[in-house]
Amino acid sequence: MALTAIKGFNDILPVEAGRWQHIEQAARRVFELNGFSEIRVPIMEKTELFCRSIGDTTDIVEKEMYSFTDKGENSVTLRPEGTAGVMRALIEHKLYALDPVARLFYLGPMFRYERPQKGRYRQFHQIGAEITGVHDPLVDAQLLNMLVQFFREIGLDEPQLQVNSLGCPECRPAYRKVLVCFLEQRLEALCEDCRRRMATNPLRALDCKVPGCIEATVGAPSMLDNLCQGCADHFAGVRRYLDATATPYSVNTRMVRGLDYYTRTTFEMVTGLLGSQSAVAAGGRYDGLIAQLGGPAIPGIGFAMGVERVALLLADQDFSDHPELFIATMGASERLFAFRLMHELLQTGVRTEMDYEGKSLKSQMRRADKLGARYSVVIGENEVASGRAVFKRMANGEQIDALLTVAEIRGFVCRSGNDLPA
RNA sequence: GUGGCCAUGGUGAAGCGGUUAACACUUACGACUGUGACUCGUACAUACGAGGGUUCGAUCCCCUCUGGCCACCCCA
Repeated sequence: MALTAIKGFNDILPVEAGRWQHIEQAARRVFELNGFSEIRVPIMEKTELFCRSIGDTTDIVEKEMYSFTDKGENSVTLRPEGTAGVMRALIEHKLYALDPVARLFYLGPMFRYERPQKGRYRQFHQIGAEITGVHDPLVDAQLLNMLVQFFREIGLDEPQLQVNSLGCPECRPAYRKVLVCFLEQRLEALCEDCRRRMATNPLRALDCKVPGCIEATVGAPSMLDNLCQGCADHFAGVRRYLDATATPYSVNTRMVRGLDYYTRTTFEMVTGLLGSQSAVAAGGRYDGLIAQLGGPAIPGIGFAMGVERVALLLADQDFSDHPELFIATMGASERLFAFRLMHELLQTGVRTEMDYEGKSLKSQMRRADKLGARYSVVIGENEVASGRAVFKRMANGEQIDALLTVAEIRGFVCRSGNDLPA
């Protein structure tokens, strides 16, 4: 293979693209229904933006960023996630002044230098949504409901919603101390990674997959029991709103997020079908982020979902499109007639195909079948002369005698199930 | 960054020291000279990821490289 794509960078081939469009269209529909507007931000930002938002000591910043120095000696980075850029844009354009409640969604490629794996690639795609300016837990619940609605819309009920609260700068440090104290008493039982995590991010020990660690942390103190009054009330509010809409969810007190900016509510849509990449969508509140980036002290909450992962869950479904009509021709002399008919049908939105290369009738019919055309028609001398033809419904062989006019053809093509433009 | 597994045509794959490199799908054409699907026929890998080595001989054994997959770390 002489020239191939870069490791971890994938082509979305036509067979996949239909699936992707289905996902993107569903997201647009559901998000816009919920009052969100699209925002498009650059895929590259100053490196500093990500260091300051995601956190200097996170894995993403420490080892996964595509960073380089451009010709003007600036350190720039291909975005590893979407929230930072969107918040930068919000602040830069003072969108919060336009409307104190900003509801934004975005979609596009993200880049992380990791070893590729099932559902994980170096260039991957996220669809995300953010709400800024509202503290009330009502918006947490609306955002979650929107996410659940999205999955229902694309026909997936499998990913389950899990929620948790990570507390705030008030209560998290205290909880951290309590947890470290608990873990220190069981140091021997913990794996090497967890011992290392004690210093950096002890909460991760709760998320460890090593059996010994799972056992050792069974009775570990929970963040939820150590929330300050404000955070506890907020989390209770989120649950109350979710319950009010009968939204199915479970509380996972061991859920940990990888980005530093999360506060209070965090959540994931989890599936068991993608190996170790169980999170199909995830997010949380980031009440301190906007101020941290130099903006006003307004709160925010958002999520991102991995398009590749969603597409993987949909992999058994067919989203290909089929022509309504295939026009076969007997000989060269009928092709002009057929071409004009196809053109007229195309002008009115009827998906029509014909043979391009003067193949045999058998070949043309085979092609009509392969393309999944709903109807076929053979145009020969007689048809051209009489202006009538026998249309064949491919699914059952039914014959329909009809005039070779756009109006007549549209008459039965439209009646047979598809919605065509008027 | 670490570990395991794997690399044969457009695809899925058999072959495991000497073969015309099986079979299936796909594709093309035909059997039906104005009709697809089913069936049948014909065609389609100077070639087994790349480079070395062992051998009379290597797709099959060894080494290196490259690539892929999966898992860990971490994450959408």
